[in-house]
Amino acid sequence: MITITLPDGSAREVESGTTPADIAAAIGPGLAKAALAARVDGELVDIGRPIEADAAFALVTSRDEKDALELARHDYAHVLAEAVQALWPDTQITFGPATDDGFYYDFAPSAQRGPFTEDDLPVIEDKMREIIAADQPLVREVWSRADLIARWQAKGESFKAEWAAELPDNETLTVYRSGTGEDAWLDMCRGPHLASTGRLDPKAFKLTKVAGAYWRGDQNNPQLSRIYGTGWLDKKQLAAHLMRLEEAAKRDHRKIGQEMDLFHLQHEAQGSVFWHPKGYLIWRELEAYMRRKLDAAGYDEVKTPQLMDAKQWEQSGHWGKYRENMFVVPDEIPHVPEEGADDDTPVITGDADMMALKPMNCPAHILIFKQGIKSYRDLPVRMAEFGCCHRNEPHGALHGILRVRQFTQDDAHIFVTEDQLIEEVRDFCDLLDEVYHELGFDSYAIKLALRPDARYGSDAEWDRAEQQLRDAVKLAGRDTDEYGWEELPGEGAFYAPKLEFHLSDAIGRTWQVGTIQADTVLPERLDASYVGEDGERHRPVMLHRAILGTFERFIGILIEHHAGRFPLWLAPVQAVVATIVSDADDYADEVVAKLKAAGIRAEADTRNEKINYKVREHSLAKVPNLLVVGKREAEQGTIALRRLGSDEHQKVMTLDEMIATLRDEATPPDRKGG
RNA sequence: GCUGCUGUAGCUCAGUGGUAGAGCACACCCUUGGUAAGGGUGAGGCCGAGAGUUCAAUCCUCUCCAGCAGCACCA
Repeated sequence: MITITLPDGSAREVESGTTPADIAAAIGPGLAKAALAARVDGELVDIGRPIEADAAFALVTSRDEKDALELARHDYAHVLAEAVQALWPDTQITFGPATDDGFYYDFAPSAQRGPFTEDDLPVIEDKMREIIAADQPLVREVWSRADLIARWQAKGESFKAEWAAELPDNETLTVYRSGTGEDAWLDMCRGPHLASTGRLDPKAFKLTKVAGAYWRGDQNNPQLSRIYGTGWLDKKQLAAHLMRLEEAAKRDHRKIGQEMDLFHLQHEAQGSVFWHPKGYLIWRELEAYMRRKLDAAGYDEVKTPQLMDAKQWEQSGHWGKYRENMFVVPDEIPHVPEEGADDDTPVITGDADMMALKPMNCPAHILIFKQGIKSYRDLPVRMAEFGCCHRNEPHGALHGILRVRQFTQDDAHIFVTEDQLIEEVRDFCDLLDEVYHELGFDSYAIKLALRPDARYGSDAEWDRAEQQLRDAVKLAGRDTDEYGWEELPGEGAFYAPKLEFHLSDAIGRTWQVGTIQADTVLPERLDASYVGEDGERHRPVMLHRAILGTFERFIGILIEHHAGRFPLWLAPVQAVVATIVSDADDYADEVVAKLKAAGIRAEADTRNEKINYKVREHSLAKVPNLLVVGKREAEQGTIALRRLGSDEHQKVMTLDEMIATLRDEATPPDRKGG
């Protein structure tokens, strides 16, 4: 007999080998039906898995939504793989986990079959529903490594065989059998799974897309064909999820950017943004705001060259570790043939020295730091630049204005002594926190990206830098779950570990924006030094840091976060004065002039259109304030204020009242109050 | 860069092996209308680029370019 302890603290004596299903049945038939799996000493296990020793025990039902979803999604992936092999037996299976909203499975289709396409999805879905309807039992079996490898090799499953051979020795190798008899379908899987395929809701999943994905996530490995699905406990959850996707699509910054005439992209300058007047207004407001914040925090702003000689990049190390991301330009006057002449001299010979567009601002900032001799009394030096950088990103990486090849960072480098480092990082964390909150973001996560394989600097330097960043976050009190604190091995920059700040937007997606990196490598490579109290030269540590990250990405996130309905201080057009009759046109112009004089961005709409039409159009254009003027208003010197998204009826008020209201709201957050 | 899909008017999208259509937007005319689309007329397209198959290609095939979704990479 063994003792199991239930969540309420009560204990039960049961036979060794009793399964969670047995225990559920003993408690009651309702629970037996509802039980999906169990937690034994915290570990999620199959409902049919025998318990062999004393343990803390809890049944998992659909009320334990997180566990239940995880189980269901894992099962959907399993059923997907079975369906695909039923349809195309030559397809090799690899693996398929649950994701945040569903599941995927990676396949290696036969050469004849080729990768899956979207047209295959409905066919596969039908087969999946058949498997669910057949309510096949899913049974866990423990296999020996040799048997497992032999089985996969016999089936021609080379990926599975490779995987089975490489699983660690201490791992119990398990297989799940779907169905019974000779034609049962097997997959190697850690589990757990639901008791049978019939536990899945055939109406609560949907295959969503196909994509290529590398075997084991490595670009050098063969590419597999991945099928994605979304899976839920019931069809209501699925419908809600599809609704959320639609919502997200409506917020897409590319769509809103076009609708609101903020910017455009075109292939002659792919990856670089054409900012239209309205989009650039947002940029200018944001930049002015950041400049005020940095001024107040003791930063000095600089501006550095766009092009520098390759030798400089060699010395900084970018040429060695970052060159494939750089735009390289020959330092040579291009050849221009005489008009009409038969001249096949190439435009560029390529023999000249190379220059490169800067991918980062850091080397140039060190070069400024190195001008003159710095004393320890000068530190910390906080050097800021709204620096425009170019990075030669792979084409497939480009995405709207969130991932571009030309971007402007709210960059700064802080040169500190070892003693100043931790507090300086702490202060940065505080500044960043303030900025995010003022810009309307309530939550963000902090990650520590540790040393990558391709790096400069000694292990001792990396040890110290990583530990200092850890300590600083702790000092700032942000190494907690609230901030999603975690460490990411191998994700650091080639010269330094970095703290990454990931913003959560209004619909829960996250974006890396801010960063701070503690770098001893570049000061060394570029020979930056200061004279210490002892009269000797010392190396400063260089903190690379950004809060917004880049204006391009940050504005993209702002657009999606606010769905285009910016807070008034950032809204490109803050008010439109719309006339009802043309007799009010002069008055409308007068109102606009007064608004502009009060610093409010306003336009008049005196077109020959009905007021209904104007209201609709400006509402769709997300203009925050519509000031309606007709004969009445023109005579009385008032306006009728209609606020976007407000349920209140319009309010008629005098010009002065209206200006007082708007001016207050249009004040940037750092200028409000005290 | 890799896999799949897509590319027709400024935008959103129909369509056909015999060189094109809608709605919105735009221009002009009528209308001066009180809170989410008033009416009429008109202009606008090398059907992404190149090659091939064909009597004939926007449509079929191939190559390239770009966009989209992933992957890999990343602010």
